[in-house]
Amino acid sequence: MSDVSILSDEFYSFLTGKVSTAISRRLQRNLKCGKLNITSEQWTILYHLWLEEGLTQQELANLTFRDKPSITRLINNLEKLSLVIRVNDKHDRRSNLIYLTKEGRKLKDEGMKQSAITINEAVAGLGLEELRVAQQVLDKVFQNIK
Amino acid sequence: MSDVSILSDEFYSFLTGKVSTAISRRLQRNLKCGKLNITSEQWTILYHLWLEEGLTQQELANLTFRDKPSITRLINNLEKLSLVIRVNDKHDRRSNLIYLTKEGRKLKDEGMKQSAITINEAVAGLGLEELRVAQQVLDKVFQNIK
DNA sequence: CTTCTTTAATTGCATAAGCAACCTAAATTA
DNA sequence: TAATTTAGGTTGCTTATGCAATTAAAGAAG
Repeated sequence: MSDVSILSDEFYSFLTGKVSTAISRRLQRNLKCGKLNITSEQWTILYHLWLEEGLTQQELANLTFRDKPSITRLINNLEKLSLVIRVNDKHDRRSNLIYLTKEGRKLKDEGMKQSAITINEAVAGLGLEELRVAQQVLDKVFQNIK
Repeated sequence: MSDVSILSDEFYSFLTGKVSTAISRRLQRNLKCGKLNITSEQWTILYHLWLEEGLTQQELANLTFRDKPSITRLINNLEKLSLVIRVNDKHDRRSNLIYLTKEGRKLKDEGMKQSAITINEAVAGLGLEELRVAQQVLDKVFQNIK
C-alpha cells in the first residue's frame, strides 16, 4: 500500500463528512433563501424526479445511495407535503411508482437554481482540471468501498 | 464562473454525501469486525480524545464540524457506554472537559487500526499526487462554503 | 457593584439514517 | 401447480443532526 500518511488525517476528515455536511447545510440555507421549505435530503429525491418521474422507491434508493427504509420515510414526508404521490405499479404490484404533484413540479426551477448556486459557491476559484482529478479520485474511492 | 457543467452532476452527488456515507458505513463495518461496539460518529469523537484528552465540548464541536447539541448527545451516549467522562472545568465552570475512561483508552489501538484499514481500502489504487490534488480541492470547497 | 453581552452547554422538536425483522407479490424450480 | 426463493416496501428500535430557545457562568461596560 502507498504511504498515504502524509495526507490521511485531513483527507479522512474530509471524506468523513466534513465537506458533504458543509454542502448540505449550504444547500439547505440556499433552499430557504429561495423560499423552498424542503430539506436537502428531500431535495435529492425531488432532483431525480424532476429529471424523470415514475421511478420506483428501489430506483430512488440506488440513485441516492440510501437504504429502502430511508426512502420509505422520505417519500412519506414528501407525500405529507403534497409534493409527490405513490402510484402502485399495475404490472408489478410490489412496486410504487413515484410521481410529482403539480406542487412538486412547481418547485423544479427554484430547486435547480438554488442547487446550481450552491455548487458554484462550492467550486469557486477551482479549475476544471483539478475538479476533474478530484472527481476521479472520489469516484475511485466510491468504487473501492461502496 | 467557470463552466463546471461537465462534471457538476456526478461531482455534486459525490459531494452530497455519497462518498462520505460509503466511508462511514465501511468504517462502521470495520469497527464491528474489530469488536468495537461504537458508531462511526462516536469514533470521530474518540479519535480526537485519543490524540488529546480534556477537550471541551465546544472544541470537539469545532474539530468535528458539528453543532453543540450534537456533541452534547454524543457525549451523553459515550458516557452511558462508560467510554468518556465529563469533568467540570474549575477555571471556567461553564465548560466540561472530556476525558477518556480506562475503557475508552483501551479502544484506541483497535479504533486506530480499523480506521487505518478503512482509509487504505478507500484510497487503494490511487497515487499520492492525485490524492493531494483531491485533498486541495476538498479543502478549497470547504473553505468556500463552511 | 450592577447591568449587558457573550459563551458553553442543554433541552425540545422535527427530520433522517442504519439494521433487522416482517409482509406481500413475483419469479424460480421441482 | 405447489413449494421455495427473491425482490419491493414497511415497521420498530436506536442513533444522529439541525435549528431555535433556554439556562448558567464569565467578561465587559457603566
